Amino acid sequence: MSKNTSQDHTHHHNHNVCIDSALATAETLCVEQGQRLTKVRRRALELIWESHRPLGAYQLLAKLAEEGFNSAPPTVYRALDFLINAGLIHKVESMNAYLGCAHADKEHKGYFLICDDCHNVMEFDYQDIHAALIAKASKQGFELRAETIELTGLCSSCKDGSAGASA
Amino acid sequence: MSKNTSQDHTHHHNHNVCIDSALATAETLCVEQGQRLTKVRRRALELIWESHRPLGAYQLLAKLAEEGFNSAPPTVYRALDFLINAGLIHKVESMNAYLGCAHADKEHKGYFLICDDCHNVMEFDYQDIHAALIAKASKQGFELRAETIELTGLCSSCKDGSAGASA
DNA sequence: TTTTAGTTGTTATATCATAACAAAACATAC
DNA sequence: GTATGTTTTGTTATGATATAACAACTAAAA
Repeated sequence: MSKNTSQDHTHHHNHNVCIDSALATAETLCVEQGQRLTKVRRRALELIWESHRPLGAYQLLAKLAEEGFNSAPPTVYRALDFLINAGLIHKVESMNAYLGCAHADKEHKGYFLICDDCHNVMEFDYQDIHAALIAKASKQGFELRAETIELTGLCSSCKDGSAGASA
Repeated sequence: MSKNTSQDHTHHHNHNVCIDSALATAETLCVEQGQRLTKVRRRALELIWESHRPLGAYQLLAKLAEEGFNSAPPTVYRALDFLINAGLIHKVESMNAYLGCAHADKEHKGYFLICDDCHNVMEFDYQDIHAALIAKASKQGFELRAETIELTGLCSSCKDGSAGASA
């Protein structure tokens, strides 16, 4: 279908490409780092990648349970912890939900644009802003370690009227 | 004691000034807007302002309960909702906790520096970053409405060794 | 004083997350 | 291949955060 760059998370794209590439990256990274991408972890990652909308821990748990996985909370939180530590997903703090990371292979922070209408979330590139934040922090003598940058509003698709809920 | 500008949230300042000025601003704003700063709401605001560390809803609830206020969760969440809507406090999403706003009288977003060590949080000024974010968002056709900007790390006091927990 | 809107009380429950310990699976060395 | 240690998963329980729904009360307006 349409182009599918890392910035193209619109309503109209071949989402299988996102999933496949995320899974391929995950495999590679885990092998490189001697980490085990077990069944639950792998399936959790796939389920999170089923859309560009963040998935809640208990939504994920329900999906895993349907498929016969153990359905107690620790199962899903362990999988989430693993995936976050491996850099394969991000937690969206303002939603208490989890999102596949499209740049797992690059060291980066998650900066997000969150649509209030369709709830799709896309990561955006941020080097200049990141630099400005570091400068601002250090001007106050503050040593920056982590950043939570989550912007909400209306994505272009939703602004144009097509209230949506696609991948 | 020391100076007390809006940027001076170090360990050494006369915190009563912060509280008094926050309360005075709150009174004024509520009157202007025809809002009622009732007893619980007022006391909740004072308790949140007891430090520059964000306060959890249930911590606040406990303090209110000690003082004879009703001790069911809706009490505190209602007060928090009111204070947030009035612009008198912010929610720190990454901590699920609530912080007094030192600029309630100015239309603004909350951009925070959160110390991992002493847990003090200070708001910082952001006009240039805000502008950059708007530009970045609109380049993607995204219409920005709200921003969650929460930076964690080490504040200057804690970096200098004096692990701390003052107001 | 009646009405109305806003606020608070109360009970119940939804939602998000972790502690603690037992059992199983896996990797490695022998 | 079996003993050993490590990692992962199962299980039970509980902690932490937040809201729904409806009743009672209170202040302000008509």
